[in-house]
Amino acid sequence: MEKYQIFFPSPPSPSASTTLGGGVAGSQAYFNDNENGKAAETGIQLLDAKMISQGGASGSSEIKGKTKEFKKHRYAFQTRSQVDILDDGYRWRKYGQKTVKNNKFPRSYYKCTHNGCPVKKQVQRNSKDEGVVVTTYEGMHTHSTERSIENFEDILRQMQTYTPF
DNA sequence: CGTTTTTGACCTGCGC
DNA sequence: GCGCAGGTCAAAAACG
Repeated sequence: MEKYQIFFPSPPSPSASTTLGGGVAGSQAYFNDNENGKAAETGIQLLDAKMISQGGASGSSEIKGKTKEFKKHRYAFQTRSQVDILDDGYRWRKYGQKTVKNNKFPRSYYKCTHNGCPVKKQVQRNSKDEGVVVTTYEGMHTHSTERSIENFEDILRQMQTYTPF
């Protein structure tokens, strides 16, 4: 089973610009890739918590006029891999795919299939480097990992330490 | 047969 | 207000 390397960035700075493909430095970790056993390098970028006003997406009018503001922690994984589906131990259901303007590759939207788990994730492939896959996680899992991916949980724990919630 | 993927439509925020 | 860009829904197909 091969492993792919993950480069950790420094703790999120408030002025962290989303420079994809930029120099990421910091600690490192190793992940196991279960699929084809492809070796890949992964850089992690922590996006600072964003204030997102909650609004009803569809016609379901539950919350009207209420400007609920949540601090959503988002962090992006930058993986150098040929496969864009990285098994991180969770089960994801794809619920959308959209092509973004500057990228020739479409962006996929996934959601954790666990009951009541609001974690979303979007996978985007960098058009500049075809081998680079940007996986942006949003939210935090309220349940433990099904699989025994200890490394990943360890890293998640570290990131949760960074983002106050 | 149950679950996931696919895919176009729909909704929303933002800039002009 | 309108149009664009991005995010989500939902129905049907595909998959095991």
